[in-house]
Amino acid sequence: MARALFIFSTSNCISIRDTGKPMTEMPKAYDFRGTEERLYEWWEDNGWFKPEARPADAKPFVISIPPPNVTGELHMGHAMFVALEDLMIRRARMQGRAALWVPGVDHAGIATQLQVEKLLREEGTSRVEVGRDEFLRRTWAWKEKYGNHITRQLRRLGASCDWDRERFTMDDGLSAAVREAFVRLYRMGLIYQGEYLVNWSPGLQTAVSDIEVEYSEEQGLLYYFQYPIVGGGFLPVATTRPETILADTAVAVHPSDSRYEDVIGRTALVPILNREIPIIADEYVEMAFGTGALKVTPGHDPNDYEIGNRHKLEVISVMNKDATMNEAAGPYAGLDRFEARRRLWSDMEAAGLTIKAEPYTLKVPRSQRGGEIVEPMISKQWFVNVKPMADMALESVHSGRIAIVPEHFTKTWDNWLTNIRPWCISRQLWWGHRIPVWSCAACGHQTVTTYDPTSCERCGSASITQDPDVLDTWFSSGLWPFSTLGWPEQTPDLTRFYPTDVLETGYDILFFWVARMVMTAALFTNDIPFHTIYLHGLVRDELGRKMSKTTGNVTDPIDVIQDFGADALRFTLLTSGSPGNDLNLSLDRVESNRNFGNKLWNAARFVIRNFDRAKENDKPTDLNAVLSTADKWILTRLADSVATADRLMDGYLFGEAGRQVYDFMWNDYADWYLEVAKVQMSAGGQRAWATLQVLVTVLDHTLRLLHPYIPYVTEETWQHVRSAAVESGLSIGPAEGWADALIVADWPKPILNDAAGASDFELTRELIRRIRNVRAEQGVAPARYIPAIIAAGEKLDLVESQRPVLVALARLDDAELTIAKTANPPAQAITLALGQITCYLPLTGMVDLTAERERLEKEDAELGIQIERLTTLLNGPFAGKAPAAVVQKEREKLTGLEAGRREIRDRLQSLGS
RNA sequence: GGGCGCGUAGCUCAGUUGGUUAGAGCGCACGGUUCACAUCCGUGAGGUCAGGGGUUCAAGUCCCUUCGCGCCCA
Repeated sequence: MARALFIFSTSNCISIRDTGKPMTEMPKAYDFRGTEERLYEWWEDNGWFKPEARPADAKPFVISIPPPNVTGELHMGHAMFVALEDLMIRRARMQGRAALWVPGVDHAGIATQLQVEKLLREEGTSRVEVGRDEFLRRTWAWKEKYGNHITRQLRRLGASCDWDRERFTMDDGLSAAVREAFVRLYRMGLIYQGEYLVNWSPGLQTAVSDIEVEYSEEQGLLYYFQYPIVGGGFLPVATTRPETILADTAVAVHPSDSRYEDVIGRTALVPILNREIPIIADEYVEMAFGTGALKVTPGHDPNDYEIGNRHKLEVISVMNKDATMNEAAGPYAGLDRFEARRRLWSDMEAAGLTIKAEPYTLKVPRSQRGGEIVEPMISKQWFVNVKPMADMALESVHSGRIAIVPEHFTKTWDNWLTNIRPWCISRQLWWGHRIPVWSCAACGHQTVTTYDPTSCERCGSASITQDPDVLDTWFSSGLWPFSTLGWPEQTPDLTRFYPTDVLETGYDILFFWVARMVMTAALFTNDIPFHTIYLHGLVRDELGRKMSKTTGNVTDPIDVIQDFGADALRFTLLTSGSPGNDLNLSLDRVESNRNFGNKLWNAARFVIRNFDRAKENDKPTDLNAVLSTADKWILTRLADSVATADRLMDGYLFGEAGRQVYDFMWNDYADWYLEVAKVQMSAGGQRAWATLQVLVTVLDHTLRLLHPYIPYVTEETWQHVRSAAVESGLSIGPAEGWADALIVADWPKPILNDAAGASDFELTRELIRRIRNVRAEQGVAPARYIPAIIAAGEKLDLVESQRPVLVALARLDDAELTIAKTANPPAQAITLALGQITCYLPLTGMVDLTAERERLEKEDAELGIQIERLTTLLNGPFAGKAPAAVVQKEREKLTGLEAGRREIRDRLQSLGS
């Protein structure tokens, strides 16, 4: 049933009208450049980005931003997350939720330190020269100066974050959270210090965690050589890294390798150094690879390290922290690692120990930051045993308390968390949260506290020194959803807004960030940090290549915004892909989405121009009683669109929802309803008022649906419509009155569902399309109005009611348009059969009867194929097994086709054959 | 080695409880100064949904398999 469409003027309760620009005549094209930044300020100044914009008892909806690096420059990944998160936040806000999007940035240890070190270098000094305190002072100064760059850029995209709640991973509150977390983990026995083989970045002089290392396939060599055996003989061995021979502490063969069974247990001699090492048997060795014998270097290879553990082998490191060789490398001490490789190999050649070196593709471990080759190296680091937390994180997802979207990422989640390894959290940097561990020179005890101690907690000695290292940046961002709300203090924000709702980010940081937040939340807050994880794909270039500075294929979002507007970019990112899949960004598409904004603008422009064509006195007492077929159709289509958009958006299918609304707006509202409205407006009276009301209602609601996608153009357009409606004094607008701004307007609900009315207009539309088609095919001049005879049968009343619409949209000559129940076809005419309706177009002098006969025969044949297909289908098992509704649909289709064929056959007969 | 994803129109991509003539944008062809929009309007062409097999009344959609491309983990 239809709900009342009536509205009552609310024009006297406007408080916030100044959008920063006077409302004047709308220009011909939407000017995003003069609009976006102005509206952003207006929204923010009015406090609409804050959850307090909604009543205190409103249900919160909270997202924590994935904090960009403070050193960062906006890239498409940022644009993507803003588009998605802002969409969710804006929709929730319109749904009446207390929407809170907590913004902030990350201190980005390595990246920031590198920036400041670069500046120091330019000044001719260095980090070490100025000292730690001065360096930190400089870094903070740098942060103050440049740290807002990235957040300013996020604003350009329209991010409706509550900037009053902005946080920084190094601010006091978050630093306290980091301390608290570290101390708790330490006391639980989950943090420990140990000598391990870690990924060492020689250039940065710090350890990096396992997942910060990327392996790239590169051309190298596989070196074959002879391992001398004590007591005579040789064992052939292959390696990709000859310089590590110097650190070998065993040679291994497979226990069931018959070639080598007699050498197991004997002793080999490290080439050049002549150090004695055992020959051992281990299943890890691949018999088919290389020579089947493996040199074991626990000090420089992670797999060998494992073997070393199994066999209690000595661990020798032959490198310094800067990747030069140390004294353990004997004659090669002091050389760079690559130089040492060349020298050792040539010395071995001279000693007759080499066999060959052949090309080989190897996987080179490179630092995710900087691309430097990472060296597996023994060093003392801090680790977190994440196993217990990982189990909790697994459980959170398995129990369904946290949903991952798209769902298939749960497999990746399981895979990683079930095989999780200790997390190396110490970094040999200065910029970051310093590890809160103080070692006592007197008793050796480690004091671990949240406050800075002045003496050893065990012996009281004042000679304590703090660990020089800092924590991995991800350690602090891992606490983000609760630390930004005040944890460990039980603040009002933490109470009200935690747990948050959705965590949205790229799938590439599922492990780095998302998993760690879930783990720490379980441990520290005894809760899930959010109920849904939504993962988006990577934005690639048009050819599907990863955007990178070296390839030179980076599209700067700011450039795109300048050229096409933030809305166009957002809509493109939101609608050109599907959840979790990478998307190739096409500028063509951005351009056409800019055009979409212009389309909205011009639809509003048209509507506004029509305000002076309706009179307040013409307001009908019962609007529903005067709705036309087209009115009912567009309102029903609107209801469909609202329902569809809601269903899709509730399922996180934002792209599909956006495409549907786009389609509705352009293809139904602008292309059809607006054209019909022109006809209806000219009828005047109640018809005009009602038409204007429908025009405004549908536009208003569509703008609301689109606001989360394209906030700027929808707000600006909506403000124009609102002003025009209010100033007109026509009582046009939503029943509940106009909100102050679209950003805080209510999310739409269906207004009218009239399936019969809708299908009536669909029939009109089909008739018009068919007539247009004939006109185009017959080459009828577009300006020419043509005669027509329509035999409407049962649809007589409907078709008669559509007369003005048919005349205008199909360009029929009203004086020569006959609409009747039945009609005698004129001799010279084109026949269109639409089921129950038949339309004859007597195109005098233009109809070639032979061609028309051929056209009809062709159509008859085509209909015959369809009828045959449906008949077979309906006579088969389909009729019995398919759901009744589906069968009914096909039956109706068949009936229509058969009616059409009858008309065509009658016509053929009358034309003679 | 283990796990995951992709392959649909010339190009970039949609198509989510399987419903029977597969859609969009751009591009292409033809035609348009209709009082919102040329950032536009109308009409049209273009697809063995990578190949093969299976389940089903019904498969682009579910299952198996082959080929090609990509990613993650080890």
